Amino acid sequence: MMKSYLLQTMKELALLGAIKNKIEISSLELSKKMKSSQQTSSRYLLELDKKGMITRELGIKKQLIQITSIGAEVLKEEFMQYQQIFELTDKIQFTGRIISGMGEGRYYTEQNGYVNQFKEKLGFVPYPGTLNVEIEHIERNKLRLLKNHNAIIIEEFETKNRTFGGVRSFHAKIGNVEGAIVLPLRSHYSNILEFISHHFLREKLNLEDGDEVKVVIYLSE
Amino acid sequence: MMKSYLLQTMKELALLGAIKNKIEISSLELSKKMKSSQQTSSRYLLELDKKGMITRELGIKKQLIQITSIGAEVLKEEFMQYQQIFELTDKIQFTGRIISGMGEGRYYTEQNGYVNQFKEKLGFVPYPGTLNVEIEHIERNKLRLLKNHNAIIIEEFETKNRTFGGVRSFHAKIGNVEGAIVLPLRSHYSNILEFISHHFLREKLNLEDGDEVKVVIYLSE
DNA sequence: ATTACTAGTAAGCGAGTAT
DNA sequence: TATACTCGCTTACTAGTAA
Repeated sequence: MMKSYLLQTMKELALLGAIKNKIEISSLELSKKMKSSQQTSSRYLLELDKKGMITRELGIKKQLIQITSIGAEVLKEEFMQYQQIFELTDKIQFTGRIISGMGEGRYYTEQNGYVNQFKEKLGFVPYPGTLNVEIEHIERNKLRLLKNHNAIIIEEFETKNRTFGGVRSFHAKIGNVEGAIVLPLRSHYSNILEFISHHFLREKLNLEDGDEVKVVIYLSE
Repeated sequence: MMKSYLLQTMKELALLGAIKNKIEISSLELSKKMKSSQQTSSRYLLELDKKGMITRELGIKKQLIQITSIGAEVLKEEFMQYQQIFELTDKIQFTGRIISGMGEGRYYTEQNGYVNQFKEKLGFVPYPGTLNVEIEHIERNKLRLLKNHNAIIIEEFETKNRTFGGVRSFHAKIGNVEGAIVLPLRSHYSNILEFISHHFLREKLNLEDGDEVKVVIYLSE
């Protein structure tokens, strides 16, 4: 993993155009940008060079520095994380593992009261059953983000026997398969995402219990 | 200035949604994200709290953390720098100081051969004279970025007395005043930007020699 | 001017552990 | 379970200076 001060150093170099061009910069000049000493900047550059993040041409006077494609990749990765924070707030990604439910998913997804609404509001008829994804504990925090967004509401309905509660729903994707996650209105936060799809996912994606999957949830319709 | 490891920590918190919500995270969980020890993460959180970057609610179990507006501002600033690197490559910003030229700017900007082209290609008739901005030495590196972009070419022309050389030109802005910078085709890199505008800038912006100005150069037309 | 080594000091780290 | 303290160890820092 990249040391944070080296990342900052590369960022400064990139701001001066070092991704596309060789830039001419002395360790003293860099140190002023970084608010450190000349020696420290010199050390940073040596470290970056050693890691293959930059190339250097040491002339008799100053050095010419350019960020390598490896270095640029690292910066790009960082940029994408900031985009995730400030721009791409229309989707949230979760990492989790497949687990078996208790079979009640199938019972619910076969109720006509739900099926008709899924078809109308989500655009597909679900394969019977839900695919349950247990998300990492720490990612439960991201679930809060879902609470603040307008979900696709599946209304409650009644049969002659009982009442089926309302469900909040979001379009979502596992692997490349489109579907939706369903969050029962009357329930507390859970660390399990219930995913429904027109397809039989365990077969289509060859999934078994314990497999790691990424779930992308779309917040805008 | 923000320590780089604290910035990284805030970024991780932000990725979990800590800008908009309180997130529930233990120092051990954070340490796994940061690839450090529980003790180090605990220390980071204490530092961030002390600096007013985050708020914490310590319950009997885990702590609830939210990034303050000050913290969010710091992250936003960082994001903008990455945008500068990867996205906003259609403009470049320079910082420099006003200096006096040798008066020859006036001579050139009054030549009809130039004036007509400025009017046609840049869209304004320049006030006689150029405003010279000496850029920080380190920023000369950014000038290289100009070289790779298509400039607005002001063609060379002849009068009965002499030949006037071609000029590369870019739309630009100082303060809020639109104008252009002109780069003589036959010259080496210089640390002086020559800015022309329809307005008399020294008066309009109340500029004197030595004043610091920001010049934004637009690379796309 | 530079870069970068050495050496002494300061800051950061994590194991152990108190609370 | 948590958080966060102490403390010994390691890493990072900068002044001085060689090349």
